[in-house]
Amino acid sequence: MKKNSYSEQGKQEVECVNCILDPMCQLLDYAKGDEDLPEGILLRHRPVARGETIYRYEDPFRSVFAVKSGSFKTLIPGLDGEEQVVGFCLPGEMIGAEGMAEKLYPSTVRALEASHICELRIEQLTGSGRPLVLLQQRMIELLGNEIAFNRKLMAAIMRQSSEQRLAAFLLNLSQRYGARGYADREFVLMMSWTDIGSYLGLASETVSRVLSKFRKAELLGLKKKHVALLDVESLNNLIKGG
Amino acid sequence: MKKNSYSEQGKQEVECVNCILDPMCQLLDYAKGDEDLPEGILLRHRPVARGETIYRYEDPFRSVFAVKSGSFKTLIPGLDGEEQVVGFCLPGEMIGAEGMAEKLYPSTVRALEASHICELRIEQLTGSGRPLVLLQQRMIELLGNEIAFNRKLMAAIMRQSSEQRLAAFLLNLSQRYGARGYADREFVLMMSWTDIGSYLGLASETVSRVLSKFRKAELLGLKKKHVALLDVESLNNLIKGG
DNA sequence: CGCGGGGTTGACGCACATCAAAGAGAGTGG
DNA sequence: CCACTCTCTTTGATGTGCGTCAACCCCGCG
Repeated sequence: MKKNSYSEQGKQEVECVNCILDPMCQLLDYAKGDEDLPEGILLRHRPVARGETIYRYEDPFRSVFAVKSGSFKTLIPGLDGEEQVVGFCLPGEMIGAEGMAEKLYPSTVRALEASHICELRIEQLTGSGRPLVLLQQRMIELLGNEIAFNRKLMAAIMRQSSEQRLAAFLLNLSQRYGARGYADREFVLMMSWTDIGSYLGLASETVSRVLSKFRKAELLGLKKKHVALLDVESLNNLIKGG
Repeated sequence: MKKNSYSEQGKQEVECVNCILDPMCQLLDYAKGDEDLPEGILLRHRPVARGETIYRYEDPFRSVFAVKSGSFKTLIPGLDGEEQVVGFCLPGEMIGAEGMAEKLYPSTVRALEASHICELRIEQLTGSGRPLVLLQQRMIELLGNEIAFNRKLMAAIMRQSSEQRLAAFLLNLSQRYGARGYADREFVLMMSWTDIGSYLGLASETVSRVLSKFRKAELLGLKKKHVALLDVESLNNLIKGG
């Protein structure tokens, strides 16, 4: 499989076959013209500018999105009013499905760079045709995965030192890039250190210090925002050796 | 609505009307005999002993459960081998849906006290009848809610001081008890301080100290494991006041 | 009765937040 | 094209919240 080099990241679109919504797209293509299926619910390739907001906290739910290229951050208004980063979305991943429950989006999603998304309009998934059932099943799986994923990452992060958090974070990104057909040892951190800090519960200064330390220890290469994981073994040991 | 006193907590079953799986139960009752619906998928009122495990990490997925009475903790094996608490389940709440995706349970669930559960066997939700569609929709909503809930709580907990974490934790429990028709100012913390600490990322000694501090400040009454929230206002201010 | 798990309380040290100041780009306007 | 600003990053100095260790108490259970 062709790997996109990190220098193309954000331009090179994820292959459909590597997109998490692909099974849904295929279902929809296949079921085109089915009487139970409303028309025009799948919109491909909408471009999104850097800093643009896909939806805001408490906007009415309309669609689920897939990231085709670029990256996003998910924010919720913290209890003290400040916005807080609760997740990042990479190419091939899904955005917005948590809003389906309450018909309101529970978070804000903002582009970290110029990006592309696919939009799946499913305000009301109320038909009863077979394609819809399969679509729903797929959705259930995706949501279940999301929960399990969040739990793991949170548990990993909560008790750990700053170094362990950063290591876990980087390895997590690596794994996700790899899963979608991108290079898994070299990528660009499009988010600011402050965003990472907010996500991991660290000060941005700490993020900077730890990354520098990793670089000096030659665990990773770091030029501006380009990272190269040099010693995945050691990073893994860092985490395990709690 | 009748409120169960905290002294009965763990014995008094949650009213079905307050159970999160009730919509599903009703659907299943209603659809009884439907040709698309397998028989015997709903098992009511299984008792569970204190310390008993409902399912283990990586067990094959079979069922989704509702807590009818009592309480549970959700664990995942930490990266260092130690088990880590990632959640608690109260009466009326759902257990195990995250396993649906991968057909494996991603966590272990253990009873904190003698409890009762309802079991919903849905190993394969593959029919296409109308009841199944509604069931699936309901499931999607529940999962979406779970994600939003986890994100909020985690975001609240991550950046906060030990006092803020405990306050957020207690208020969260209060809210959840209230939502299910239980008293929301008095309840019993069936889990150990160590469990709470594991969940919140604190040492058990810190949990003890902070709770004592709250008691001295008359924010709450605390006798053994019985808590009474005396000054919800101040607890809320604690959280908001960054 | 003795044992063991859980809770309380105190002393100590370190990891990380906070404050501060300066550099490095990226975008903007003259 | 250069000066200006603004945001992000880096690095150092300082303080403190909470983890860790240790001793002791309480209570339930065999």
